[in-house]
Amino acid sequence: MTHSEENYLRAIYHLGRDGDGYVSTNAIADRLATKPSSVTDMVKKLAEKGLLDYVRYQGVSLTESGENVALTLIRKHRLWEVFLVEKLHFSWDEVHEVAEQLEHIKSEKLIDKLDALLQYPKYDPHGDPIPDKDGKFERREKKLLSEMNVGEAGICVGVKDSSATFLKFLDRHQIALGNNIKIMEREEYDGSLTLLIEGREISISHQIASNLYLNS
Amino acid sequence: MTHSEENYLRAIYHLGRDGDGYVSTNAIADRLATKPSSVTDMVKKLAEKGLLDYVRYQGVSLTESGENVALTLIRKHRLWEVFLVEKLHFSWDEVHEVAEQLEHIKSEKLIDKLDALLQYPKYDPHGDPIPDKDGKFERREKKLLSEMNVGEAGICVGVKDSSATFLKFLDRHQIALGNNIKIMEREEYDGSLTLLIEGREISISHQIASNLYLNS
DNA sequence: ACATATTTTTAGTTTTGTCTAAAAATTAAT
DNA sequence: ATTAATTTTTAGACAAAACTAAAAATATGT
Ligand SMILES: [Mn+2]
Ligand SMILES: [Mn+2]
Ligand SMILES: [Mn+2]
Ligand SMILES: [Mn+2]
Repeated sequence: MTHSEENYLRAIYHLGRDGDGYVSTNAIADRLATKPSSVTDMVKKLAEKGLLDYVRYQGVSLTESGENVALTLIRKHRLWEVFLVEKLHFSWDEVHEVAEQLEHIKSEKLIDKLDALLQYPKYDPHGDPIPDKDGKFERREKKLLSEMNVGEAGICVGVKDSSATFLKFLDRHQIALGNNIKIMEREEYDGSLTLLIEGREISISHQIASNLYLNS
Repeated sequence: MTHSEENYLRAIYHLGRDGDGYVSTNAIADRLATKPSSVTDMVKKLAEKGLLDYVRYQGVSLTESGENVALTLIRKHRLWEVFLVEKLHFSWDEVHEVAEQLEHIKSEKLIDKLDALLQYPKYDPHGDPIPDKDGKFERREKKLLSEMNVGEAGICVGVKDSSATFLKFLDRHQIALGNNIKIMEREEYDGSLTLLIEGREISISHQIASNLYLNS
């Protein structure tokens, strides 16, 4: 399994999550910043290896073994992100890039030991669940802040957009996972919200609210 | 800098250490388990990039910038080996293989933080020195056990052969870095030695003795 | 339904790193 | 000093992963 093959499988897994299962060539190309023609080539190879089902002009969907590879990669990625934050004191906006490299290291023992060192974390620094050795993970109940009503409250458990820009914005405004958030007001004109976060009152745009998850 | 380029530079650095500086095509090919023709190609490319000097039919030697790349790679390799042993409780015979992968991760911050987490170690699990950020490292005085005289003693500070087979042999015979070793007898017939290691008396072959370093 | 637009695939290159087989240079032996 | 052996380089090929440009299939709009 090459780095590139692994990256394709991970991309397809993520794209399949919020679609009907079949993923298009163009969607994969966009996600991986490559050309559709390159995707066609790679997808043929992965189908050949039994990692995905491919129907010409239609799209691909992971087989069970393809999904296993993807989940293992995601497990490694997220464990490394936890390591970088917890043990090396990286900030949550810096870890993704490095984890993209570390996730490809091949050593089952390494991951098991890392998991133990970190005391078997269930979530990564962005609130995303970490699959266990069998690819199983908690599918935590959560909803977008933008879809909640005035008066409701909850704990911030994840971000939808985990780009460095957005994460740094949250840092600047002292919004972090684990914070208690209550919706005080909704401005009908632009959908912006006034929140009470850990005692502080703060106003955020609809854009921000639609990228924050609270538990439910 | 690709993984492959880095591996060539590291190999050339190590081969240059115990030679006169110029390293032959065949020696590199042996070390990297490739063919001489492949080495010629790669060596031309590295010369092009100013990382080594190459004279046809003669050999190569690293330039200063090539040596810097090699030393950075060695620094990363050895720091990861310390991490694997100290933090993840790998045994010293298991770390090399994984470190060969980890050494290629590109992130200066990662290495600095790792260095700090490990409290700036000066030696790796096999007793080899770890270069600092500027490529400087302590060149510790040491000598092969096989070249010492009866009656002399010292502390075991390194191994010459760091193959898993040899390291496991040392484990089985409870010989470890830091042990106090005194030479009690030398058998003239085969050069084997009787040692006093941390109170225990043990006999080892010449082969073993010529792969153990004591301080001096 | 038919023309147009979009998506996807094919065909043909490129780059990187490897290989084999053969030629050239260097080194060793008689 | 030739000849023979070894080392090193060249020439040509291949697999992986990407690209561009053009063709084919599918989807859309009137
Ligand atoms: Mn990530
Ligand atoms: Mn994450
Ligand atoms: Mn090593
Ligand atoms: Mn080592």
